[in-house]
Amino acid sequence: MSTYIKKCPECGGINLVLNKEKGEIICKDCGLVIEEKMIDFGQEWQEFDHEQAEKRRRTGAPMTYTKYDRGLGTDVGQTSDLYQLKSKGRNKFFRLRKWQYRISTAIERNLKLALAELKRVASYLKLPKSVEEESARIYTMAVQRGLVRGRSMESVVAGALYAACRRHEVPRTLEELSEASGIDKKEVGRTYRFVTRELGIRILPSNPVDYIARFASALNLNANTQSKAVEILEQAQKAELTSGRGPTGIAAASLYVAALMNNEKRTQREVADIAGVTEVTIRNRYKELLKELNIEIKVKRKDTKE
DNA sequence: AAGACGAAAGTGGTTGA
DNA sequence: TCAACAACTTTCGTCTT
Repeated sequence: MSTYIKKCPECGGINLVLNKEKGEIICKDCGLVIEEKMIDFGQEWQEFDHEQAEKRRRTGAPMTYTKYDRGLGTDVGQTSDLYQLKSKGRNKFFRLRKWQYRISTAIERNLKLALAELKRVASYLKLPKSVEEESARIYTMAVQRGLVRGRSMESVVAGALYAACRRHEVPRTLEELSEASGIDKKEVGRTYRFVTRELGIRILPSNPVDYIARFASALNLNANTQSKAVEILEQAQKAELTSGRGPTGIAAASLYVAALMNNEKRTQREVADIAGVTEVTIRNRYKELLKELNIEIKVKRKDTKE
C-alpha cells in the first residue's frame, strides 16, 4: 500500500479528509474510506526527510503518560535540605524517604512493564496516539488506586485500552482487544467495567455508526451502501430499535440490509464474521429492521421476469 | 452444496428484592 | 446474595436457490 494517496480511487475527488481520532482517511465527495487503521499521527506534521524532521521538531520530550514517571520523576529531597532539621524531624524525614522509595519503585516497576505491554497492544491494533495516551493515563490512575491487585497486569492494560477506545469513539470490539492482548474476552470486559466504575470514568454507550465505516471497508462495500447503512441506522435509532442491543449487531444488520438493497450482496456469514457477531443475531436485527422500517427488498431476481 | 431461516437450549451480565 | 430476565450464542434441522 503506498503511503500517500492524493486522489480518491472511487470518484477521483481530491477532497480527502483525515479523521485523526479514528485513524481514517475519508473521501469527502463520495464517502469512501480509503485508509483506516493504518496510520498513527502522533504529530500534526509529517516528516518527509531527515532535514525537515530536525526543523519541525520543536519541543523536547513531551510530558507523557506513556513514560512510567511521565518523564518527570521527583524524589523526597537529598542531603542538601537536611541539615536544617533537628534529629526528630530528621528521623521523620528518613522514614518518609524510605517509604516514598518503596512505594514509588513498586509502582514504577509495574508501570514500566505495563506500559510496554500497552504500547505493544496499541500498535498491534493500530490505535491512534491519543488513545494510547488516554489509556496510559487510565492505567496509571488504576495502579495508584491499587486496582491492579488481584488482577493480572495485562488484563487491566486491556481494560484501560478498551475504555480509552470507547471514550475517543474509536471503535474496537472486545474481541479485537482480546485477540491483541491475549486476554479472555470476558476478563477484558470485567476489568474494563471494574476500572471505569472505580475511577468514575463516564462512558457513553458506543454508537453503532462508529462501526459502519470500518465494517464496510472490511467487506469491500462501496460508499453508496455505506451511507445507506448509516441512513438505516438512523431510522432504527428513531424507532428505538437500538437501545439495549449490542451495537455491533445493529451495525452489521444495517450493513447487510444496505448491501442487499444496493445489489452488493454479502452473505450473513461474511458480515457476521467481520462484525464479530453470529448470523443469528444479524438475522434477528435484520428482521426487526425490515418490520419496523417497512423496508422492502426487491433486489435479486437476476433479470425482470414478469 | 451453500446459504438463509428459525427453534431450542445454554451462557454471562444486569437488575431488583 | 439470589432469582428473574433480556440479549446473545451455539447447535441443529429444514427450506430455498
